[in-house]
Amino acid sequence: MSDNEYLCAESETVKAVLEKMPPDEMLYDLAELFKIFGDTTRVKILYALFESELCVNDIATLLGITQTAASHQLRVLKTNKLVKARKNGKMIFYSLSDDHVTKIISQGMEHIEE
Amino acid sequence: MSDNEYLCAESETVKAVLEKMPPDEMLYDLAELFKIFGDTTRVKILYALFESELCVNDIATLLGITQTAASHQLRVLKTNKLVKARKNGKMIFYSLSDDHVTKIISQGMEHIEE
DNA sequence: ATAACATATGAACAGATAAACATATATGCA
DNA sequence: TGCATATATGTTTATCTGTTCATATGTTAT
Repeated sequence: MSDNEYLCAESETVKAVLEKMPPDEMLYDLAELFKIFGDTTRVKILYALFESELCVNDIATLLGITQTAASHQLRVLKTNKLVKARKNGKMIFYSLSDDHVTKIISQGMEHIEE
Repeated sequence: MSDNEYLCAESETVKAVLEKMPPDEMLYDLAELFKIFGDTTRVKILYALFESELCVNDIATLLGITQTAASHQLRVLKTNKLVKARKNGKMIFYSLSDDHVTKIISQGMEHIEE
């Protein structure tokens, strides 16, 4: 049939799947996105922001972490456009940047609750 | 008003958010779930399985990784109930265990495509 | 029984990463 | 201007994680 180097399955299937695979770069970006949700601190922050915008210190207090830790994670979230920041005097209020975040987390929750 | 240790925001807000937060364990599990999607190899495997069930060697070939690497990641996916395995002689065919996987990935993709 | 194939497992190594600590920037107030 | 507050940044460290290599298990055919 063909000159496969292995024999375990039909090359037709492999070929068909290969054609439908999105480009590597897209899959890489997708993994990077999920990686951001893959940390307890960040998930907690996002979940907290479901309810209302919050300043850094509130987030830190809420989660029982240091201000530094909160700031570092907020930076990650902001860099990846999952949260946006609003400045008000000394304080910076963070909020979810769009409802995709909510949807993704909700979908994940559904999978957990079983 | 109250005896906050910090002064940047109203404790009312923090209190309200705190009450609506899911238990820590649930948020931990949620992060653990997303962590699994947060790896290029695993995302590729899952995406490949969108199309059809595949044996280990096919997956390895498809992604251009070693059989060992594929096996290790499939173990992670199986342990976390994201894929299931079907044995057929020498071969083991893996497939998605439920459509939550598809939904979660699709939701992620939507966020990427912007 | 033995050889070839398909997959799994265990250990070791390298790269990634989250938290902690110290410090810097910036804003508001006396 | 000087001081306290709010947040950010840089660096180091400890931990985690994915891959590789070597090897083991299990299956089929001759």
